[in-house]
Amino acid sequence: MRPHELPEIRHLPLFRDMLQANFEALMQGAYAQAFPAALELIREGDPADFLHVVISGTVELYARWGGRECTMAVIRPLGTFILAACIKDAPYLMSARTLERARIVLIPTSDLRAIFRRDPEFAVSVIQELAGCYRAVVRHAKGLKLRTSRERIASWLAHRSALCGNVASFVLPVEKRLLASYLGMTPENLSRALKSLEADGVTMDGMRITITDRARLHALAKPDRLIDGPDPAGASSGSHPPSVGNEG
Amino acid sequence: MRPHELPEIRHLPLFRDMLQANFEALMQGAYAQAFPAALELIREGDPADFLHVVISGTVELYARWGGRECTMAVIRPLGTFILAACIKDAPYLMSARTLERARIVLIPTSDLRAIFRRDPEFAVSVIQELAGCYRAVVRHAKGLKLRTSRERIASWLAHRSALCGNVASFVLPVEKRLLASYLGMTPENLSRALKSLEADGVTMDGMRITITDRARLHALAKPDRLIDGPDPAGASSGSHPPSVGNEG
DNA sequence: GTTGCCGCTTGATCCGAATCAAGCGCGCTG
DNA sequence: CAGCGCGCTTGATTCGGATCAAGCGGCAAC
Repeated sequence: MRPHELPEIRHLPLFRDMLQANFEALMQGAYAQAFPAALELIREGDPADFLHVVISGTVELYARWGGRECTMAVIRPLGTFILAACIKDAPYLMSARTLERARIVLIPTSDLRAIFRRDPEFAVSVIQELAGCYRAVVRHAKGLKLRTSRERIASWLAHRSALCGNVASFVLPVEKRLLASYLGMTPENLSRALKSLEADGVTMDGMRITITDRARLHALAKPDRLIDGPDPAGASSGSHPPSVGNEG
Repeated sequence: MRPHELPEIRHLPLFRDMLQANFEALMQGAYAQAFPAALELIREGDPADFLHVVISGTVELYARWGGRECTMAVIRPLGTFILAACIKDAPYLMSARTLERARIVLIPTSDLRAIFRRDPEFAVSVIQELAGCYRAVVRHAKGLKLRTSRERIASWLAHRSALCGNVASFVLPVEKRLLASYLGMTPENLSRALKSLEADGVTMDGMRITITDRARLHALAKPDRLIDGPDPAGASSGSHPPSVGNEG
């Protein structure tokens, strides 16, 4: 592991409050590894061997069933994923693949489980992290059940714009087909719906989105903090801006 | 609170490992209350004041947005709900209402948060509980995104039959309109789809479901432990059989 | 017993979104 | 620079599911 990486990890909400000795013990068994783009890191159903920390690059969490596949979340630096499976010592529910070249730190689950049992501060951090992940997925499920495709797109755009500081124009952080999958629709449908949103205050040029009429967009999106977040920035959930969805 | 209730709560996975003194402290501020049917217990968006424990009766967790509404989970005795909101001291993401007369114990969140910080065993139980809830919602979301309505019904029926000990015939534990909402469809569609499942090995008479051809049902449902569960019965998640979905 | 309500079913129709099928444009590779 | 692959768009069509609208049947209140 590189010298600058350790302090970065240490600074994550998940690790920042634990005892130094325990952090060191945890990192003892951990190692960093570089992966090429489009590589499958985790296959759902496999036993949870490692907690993953994304140091650089981007990782997609997705799920498969029958022939179908869908994106569940995108993890960016510095973020962790599949904490819950590690803690329950249960099979991964989601697969993971790199979207681009990525550097990832792998922490053995056995160490993890041993240490949160004897470091109460770390246990509290794990609790906060898990509660945040839980609420993120609940939000995602609410969006899927309560909103139509157009509404999901509109509110995602509104939310994304807010994340960037209420800018009127921004560039999509991921491929459209991935965004479509995350939002629960086909690429074709996303494409059409995006164009149809011109009537609701959004224009598009390639990957660049421009909000021409925020009021009209909001009228359609009806943004709701109980779906779109965020949680009032509490003690948790990291500094990294979640770009597509972060429920790892 | 009644004399027999305290030991029952104490026996829940969430509370069974904590120190007796801390359990008593927690119960000090708690109180039980009886609610009539169809009463709104929690309105989403409100601050999380109490962790709820269902002693008897049934509680529905649901979400609202715009004019619409959908069922997210059903909690039966002895089960807890909205742990995550309590822990994050954040607004509830879901509303809750009684489906029938219910008796519920309310535990102040301030006590809860104070105690898991000083009782490591309790913290571990909270971790296990949250991880379980997280995985339950991930499963639910996977089902919504990867399966069609008919497939969701088929796999719910298969799962339900398995829960009852692989019986061929059982009675629906909830109203059909609620089941429809939980499965992400309209009552009309559930009704039609159920009838159409006759071709796939399921017949229905009122609330009674009979599986006439398990093989054919499974061919449609393609049951998957990564969606339908369960987690290999680990240290968590209680003894109570979740009937519709339990992600509280 | 009668009445009215509510949940369920059934039918007809409409709409949103998936699917199927080309074509386009950009970037990579040879 | 040419060729090709891949992601995106666009169009035509199909299909699943929602919506609208009645009618049925059980159950509770009066």
